[in-house]
Amino acid sequence: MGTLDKLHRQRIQYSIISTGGYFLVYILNNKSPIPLYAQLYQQIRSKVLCGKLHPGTKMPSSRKLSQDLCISRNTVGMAYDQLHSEGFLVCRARSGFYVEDLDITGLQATPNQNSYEPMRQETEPETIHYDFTYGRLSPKLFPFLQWQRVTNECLRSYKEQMVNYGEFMGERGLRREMLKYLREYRNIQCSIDQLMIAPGTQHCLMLAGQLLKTSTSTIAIEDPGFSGAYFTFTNQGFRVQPIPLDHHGLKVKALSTSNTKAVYVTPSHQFPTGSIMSITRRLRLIEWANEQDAYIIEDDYSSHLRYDVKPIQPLQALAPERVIYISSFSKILSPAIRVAYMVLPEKLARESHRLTENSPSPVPFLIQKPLELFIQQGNWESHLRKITKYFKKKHDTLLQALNQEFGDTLSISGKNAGLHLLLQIKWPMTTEELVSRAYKAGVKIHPTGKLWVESESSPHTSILLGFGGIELGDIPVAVRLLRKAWLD
Amino acid sequence: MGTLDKLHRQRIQYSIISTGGYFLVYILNNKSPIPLYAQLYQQIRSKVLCGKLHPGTKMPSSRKLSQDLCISRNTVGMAYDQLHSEGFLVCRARSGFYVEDLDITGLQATPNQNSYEPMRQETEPETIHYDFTYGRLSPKLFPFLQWQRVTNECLRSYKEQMVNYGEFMGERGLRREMLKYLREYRNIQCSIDQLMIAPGTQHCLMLAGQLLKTSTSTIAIEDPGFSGAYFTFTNQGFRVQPIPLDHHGLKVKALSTSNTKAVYVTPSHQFPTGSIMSITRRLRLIEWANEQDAYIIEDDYSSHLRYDVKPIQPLQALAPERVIYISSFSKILSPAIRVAYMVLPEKLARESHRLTENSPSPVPFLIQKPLELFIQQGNWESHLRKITKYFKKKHDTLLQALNQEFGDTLSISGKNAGLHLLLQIKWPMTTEELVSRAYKAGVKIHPTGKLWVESESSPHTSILLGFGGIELGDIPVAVRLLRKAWLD
DNA sequence: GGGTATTTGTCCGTATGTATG
DNA sequence: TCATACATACGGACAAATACC
Repeated sequence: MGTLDKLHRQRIQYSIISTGGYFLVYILNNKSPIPLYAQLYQQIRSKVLCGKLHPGTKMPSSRKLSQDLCISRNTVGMAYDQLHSEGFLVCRARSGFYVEDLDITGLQATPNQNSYEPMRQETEPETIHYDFTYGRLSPKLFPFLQWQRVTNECLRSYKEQMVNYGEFMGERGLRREMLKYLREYRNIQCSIDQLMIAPGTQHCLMLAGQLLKTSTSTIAIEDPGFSGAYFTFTNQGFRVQPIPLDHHGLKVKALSTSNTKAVYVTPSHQFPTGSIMSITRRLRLIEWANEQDAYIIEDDYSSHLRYDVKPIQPLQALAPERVIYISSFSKILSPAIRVAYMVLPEKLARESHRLTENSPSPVPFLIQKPLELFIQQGNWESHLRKITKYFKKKHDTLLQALNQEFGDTLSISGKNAGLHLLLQIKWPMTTEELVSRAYKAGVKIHPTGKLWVESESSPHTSILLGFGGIELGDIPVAVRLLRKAWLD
Repeated sequence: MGTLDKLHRQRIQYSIISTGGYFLVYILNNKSPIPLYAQLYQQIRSKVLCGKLHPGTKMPSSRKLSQDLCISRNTVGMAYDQLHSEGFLVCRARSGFYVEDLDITGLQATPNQNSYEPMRQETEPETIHYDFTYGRLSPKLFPFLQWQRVTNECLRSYKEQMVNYGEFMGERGLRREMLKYLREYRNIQCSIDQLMIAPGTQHCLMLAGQLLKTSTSTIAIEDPGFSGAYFTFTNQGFRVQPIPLDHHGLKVKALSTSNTKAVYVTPSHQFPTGSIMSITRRLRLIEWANEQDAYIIEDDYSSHLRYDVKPIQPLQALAPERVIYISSFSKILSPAIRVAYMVLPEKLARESHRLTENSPSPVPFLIQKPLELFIQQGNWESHLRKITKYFKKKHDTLLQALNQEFGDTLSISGKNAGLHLLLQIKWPMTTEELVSRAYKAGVKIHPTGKLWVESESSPHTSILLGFGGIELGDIPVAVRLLRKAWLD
């Protein structure tokens, strides 16, 4: 019994303690990021769990153990306290701590033997990847520091709400902040009861589907379009009616001949063609909705990312009673925080309250409140400005690089807005080959095959280039690699 | 002595401290430009000067006061130091601080000149609320510190994943950790592809519904039972078939005569009656499922919270191919982080991959990864033990208090497990009156009206008492208040 | 068996390092 | 850089339990 050795230089202490006939070894390390009391706690716990410390054995007194381990009595006390509060030890006042009689049969040999292993063995790609996948965002653009600050503030100052079910449609405070933003930046007027927070665009679509189920069994979508909408609606049992596009957006005429009471559109920057719905087309779409008593689901996914002129007003601002407006923070802040939102016409809002009042909001408070603080403290506005500027640069650089490398062997659509461009390849090559050739050259791109539903095969092969995730400086190199992979 | 109320929203803490026979109120405001230690210093000083703190009285120790005021010990120490250096307090080494014997007779009644005045007169609740609402959790039980640590680690070390869409069924790392836990503690064996992360139990139920849609149009549920299941299934278009219970759980016989291929049950602690499904009943239920080629949806919401004997194995462990197992972190960690999970039979797992591969997981990475680290570093196990022990104490205290105050004027069901008890009131009084009387007395309870679906009106009025949110020490007082409100 | 010395958990103020703004 | 606030770690003081005379 006693200190075997003290390696003061490394400040590691090995100690052998005899307790109940056994010799037990404790290893404490001053330099470790894990506090001493936690190290001791973990080691005692694992010894109890694997049976090296039998039920009923008396633990050494805090004085004795502290002396043997060359640490403070209170430090031992902290470890004992925690073990006590978790039921590993029982305490007889002024007598000592004893190992609790707990049933460890059934537990595996060494569950969790104080393994603190950061072990981040991410599989690194061998070749440098330039990633044009759509939906990605450059890690440089996420405000890690601010987000850490607001998250910590949330954990510090809203403890009561951290342990309760929140509001059904989303935290009121967050919705208030978003209302201000929507009014100022997107010209959307609505009451707080019309605004709903959800964990993603698809979730919004699903809710929209539930609300429309009573009034229609068919939903029209853009063709080509966002496949997520297609799958969500078909999964809900809707018949999905694809409507063709031209470069002004959805062909409202074709919509009129179909017999449907709801349509899903992406007017601010059509996905994937990138066309921006013209004003006249917008007005005609609204006219159609009014005539048919139908609803328009407006997915404003790339919000006001417009690089040449000022953004057009959303449909919602023109016809608030006809439009279910959907947008999200995925594309501009991060897809990993999972916050989207929808603005409902008053009539549907009332219906949605009935639907959701029985289930809590699926968006964690620990995301909603930090986001509220983030907006409230002005971080969102500055982030938005910064990112718009940066995306414009990337957009311009990509466009220039494509023109330089490819000239008019391909045509580009979807300019001046959003987060992607669509390439029409003018030489004969399948999508698969384009993608796999690019991949071999170290460039990842997103095939658009899944996006077409039933339109006639487009005259040229299309490739979607998302520029949210690639670094600005990498763009010229990546485009050059593409040309080499495809044309050389 | 103790914290009266913490209005975290305004970040103002009112605390009443008893010292030397007086009750003293300290009001601290986090947001004030005046630092915490200065606010405390000013308030103590003014209390000394106006004689509310007599010479010679022992001040509360820095530990005690810091705990009551929910601030750091050092902050209290700083205030004491300043008061010491200015001669208001004397310090007996290793004993405590005492009020100095000053001559204050010359001082007039303007002692409050620099006492801190809360700027906002927030409406104080007149009555103290003791909250028996079901699903609440005491803020003391959430591991704020550890959660902050793992969240910060996530933001520091996983930047790449913070800006990307994650895996469809949930982060692989988290699922791996949970698999280990499920195997060791719940005897559930499954592959990682059978485990799915979702933002809540209801979300799991919805997914289960989607998977079962092809094989059945009716789902049986317990009556009385969890209303969320009822609403979720009916919203999806299922016909919902209520099945009566006895004190062994669901009546499998009644299930056999109904014509359904799916049943939703809460065998570990039936909601709301609290009955624990017996082993024989479990086996018969599985037999039924095998015969009918049906599925059992097992909601193991209160996991292994069992206070008398060892928890029974879940149904999933007995018939992995027949059971959709659902559980969550809501009840034991926090309902605000929104993480639930389900284990699917292999056949349904394959189907679910097809369903979900087109939409990203609705659970934020910033929740999933911290949770993974939390489990990996052993915090989950600690938390589980601590909380089980604490809940047992609360359960025992509540039971004893109820027996003492009410004797046999009410009967109690649902003992020895879970997070609630169900009271059967034997005197004539409606639920509404019981709830409103309790509310007037400052006790909030949860009416169970919504839980019955169509069973014959139960002989007695029922009241559900959830004890997750109420503080242990408040239980006897709250129960006494209930008796006074109901019987006096 | 009753007093006393010792051991025990517990409580006390304090010093140091660190994160935050 | 500096003030604030906090977690960690420390050794001394104390009273209850225990062991020993």
